[in-house]
Amino acid sequence: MNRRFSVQKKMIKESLKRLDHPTAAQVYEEIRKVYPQISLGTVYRNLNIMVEDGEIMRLPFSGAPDHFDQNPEEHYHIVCSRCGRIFDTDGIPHELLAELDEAVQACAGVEVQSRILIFYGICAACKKVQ
Amino acid sequence: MNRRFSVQKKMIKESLKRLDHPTAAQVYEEIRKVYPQISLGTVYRNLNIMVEDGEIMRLPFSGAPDHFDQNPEEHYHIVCSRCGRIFDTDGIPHELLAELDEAVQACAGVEVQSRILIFYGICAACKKVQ
DNA sequence: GTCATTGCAAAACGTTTGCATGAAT
DNA sequence: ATTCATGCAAACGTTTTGCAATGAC
Repeated sequence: MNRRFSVQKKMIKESLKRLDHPTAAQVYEEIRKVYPQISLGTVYRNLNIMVEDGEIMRLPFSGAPDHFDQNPEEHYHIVCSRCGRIFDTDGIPHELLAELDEAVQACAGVEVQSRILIFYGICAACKKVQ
Repeated sequence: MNRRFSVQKKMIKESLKRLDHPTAAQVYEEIRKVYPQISLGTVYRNLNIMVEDGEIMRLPFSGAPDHFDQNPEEHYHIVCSRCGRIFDTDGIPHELLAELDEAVQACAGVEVQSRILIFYGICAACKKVQ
């Protein structure tokens, strides 16, 4: 299963960097403007491959479509519960996460390997509008 | 929109206590054994109502169906990445969560109102089997 | 030439909804 | 009598998949 080059995949990766935590559909719509023959299936297939290969990160949400993050490094997110915008929270102290993992292990007796942490709040822009 | 009694809802709530963090489909299958005419739509409708009323908790997962927790109190979960079993992590110190919220706010400039924290690891039983 | 990747359309999946019937108040 | 809840089936939105054609190596 050797990976081969494809323009589509390249465009998807570039789109991911340009857009801010987009969904597959948003990537699809963006690329369609300049490359109308691309298919949504191709977008999904490539996003899955890139997640699998550790090139990008998937941000799953309840009910809503997944979003994708061009930054695969471990970091977490806070979502504005009013406008839905997603903000990065890189810079959470590592010791704090380690403490949290320890607390979880103490509660449940299972060693933490990874985590999905999604925070919700109202962003500055939405707060201003009231 | 006054809520009325229904046997179905009662059965769903009891099933939720008996089963361990089940999905809607699992609740449906369990009830069907003793009450075959129940419909999946009714199960979903009632689960949504109970979540809305703060009687139970919804546990959303990426791609997979939602699970439901009969305990509506704030607590989090660790999922066995091998067998999928869900363990409660009640007892995470409140100060630790407060520290985490603070760190998130410091990173992203958004005040945390709520959070979805899902941890992954391999449970004791699965570790034994290798 | 081999076989990974594409576009397309259909299917799969979890979930919600419209509607006529039935049950709770 | 009112109107909320049910069962059923159809619809929904997201994602995956089967397949023949195309393109990378």
